Amino acid sequence: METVEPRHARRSQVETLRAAGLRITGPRLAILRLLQHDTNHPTAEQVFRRLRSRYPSLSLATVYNTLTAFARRGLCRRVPPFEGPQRFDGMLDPHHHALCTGCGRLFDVPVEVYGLPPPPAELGDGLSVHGVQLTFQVLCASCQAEAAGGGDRGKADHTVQPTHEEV
Amino acid sequence: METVEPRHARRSQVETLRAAGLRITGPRLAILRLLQHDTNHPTAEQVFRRLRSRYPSLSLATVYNTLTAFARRGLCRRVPPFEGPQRFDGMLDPHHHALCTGCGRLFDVPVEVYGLPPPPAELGDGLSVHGVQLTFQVLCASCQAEAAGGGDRGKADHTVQPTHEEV
DNA sequence: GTTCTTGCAAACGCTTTGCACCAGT
DNA sequence: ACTGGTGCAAAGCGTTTGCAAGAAC
Repeated sequence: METVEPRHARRSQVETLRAAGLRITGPRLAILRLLQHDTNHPTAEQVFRRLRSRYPSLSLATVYNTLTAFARRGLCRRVPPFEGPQRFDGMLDPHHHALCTGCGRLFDVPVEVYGLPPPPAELGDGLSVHGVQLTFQVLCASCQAEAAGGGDRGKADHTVQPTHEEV
Repeated sequence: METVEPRHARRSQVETLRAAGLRITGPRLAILRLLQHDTNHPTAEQVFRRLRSRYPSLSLATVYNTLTAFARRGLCRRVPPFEGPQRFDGMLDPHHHALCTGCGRLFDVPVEVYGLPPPPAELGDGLSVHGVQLTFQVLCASCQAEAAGGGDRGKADHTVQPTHEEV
């Protein structure tokens, strides 16, 4: 999918980097652009692979360094993995995640689909809240079909007890 | 803290293992017991270290294998880490987690403190929900004190955008 | 007796780091 | 000119795996 990017988009990326106090370099622009367009929550390796063709000199270490720098300054989020490598999310608007326990694919869930009550500022014992992460464990359509047809390969952990309760 | 364990507890552990289709062995009983008593969400390494004194022949690989077997059969939960090693939770009743982004400590949050509306069975695109994980990002009392006094060491990622929205 | 588990060591995957060179400011 | 980023290779950490000996069934 060859996305032609409007000029204003690139301009805003430059400004984003500058505002974060980061120098404007090829790798950073490329990675930032990819993160903003890729809704698949890529791993560092996937970012690397997808940029290597256009950017042959790019190194994996630079991808890691850059993603770490971005996460530290709020240009992207780390998505805590239930297993396997860390994944990165360039979508900064509030949203939840849905992880397919069959194939490992990670989906975005808009807050319109499931609204959370505002979290308390304090949880007791002096725990002050500054963020919330909600992840659904799901089975995606294709994995449901596979489970119904082929049968279980027994890879995944036992279905977790939901964290919720009908209160 | 030398917990003397009532006989019925050990008996129920044996039954738990048997019901899960696992053989009753020393390492498994010890690890299961530790998980049920430790509310600190230990890593595999911590489990290993805490059992090694009483169980000198225990190996780290066995701890990993056992924890994996437990998680697969629902005897414990894996807690997805925002960074660092995987952590394990023997508390199976529904509850949330609160991760201190300063020191990495992980706290349990009872559902009485923050109730979640029941999750939809379907999220759209054929995603069928079978679990939910909610994690608060918090600053614990001691890390708040440290931040107020000492100042930021700049270790952690930028405070994440909360996933919620006042809906 | 058969099957599963253990413990050791080695391999593995993911991520970070040290360092010399180069580019952005 | 100075500071910080890049790319490479190597090290690091956390976890899994192959295998022989032993324990549970």
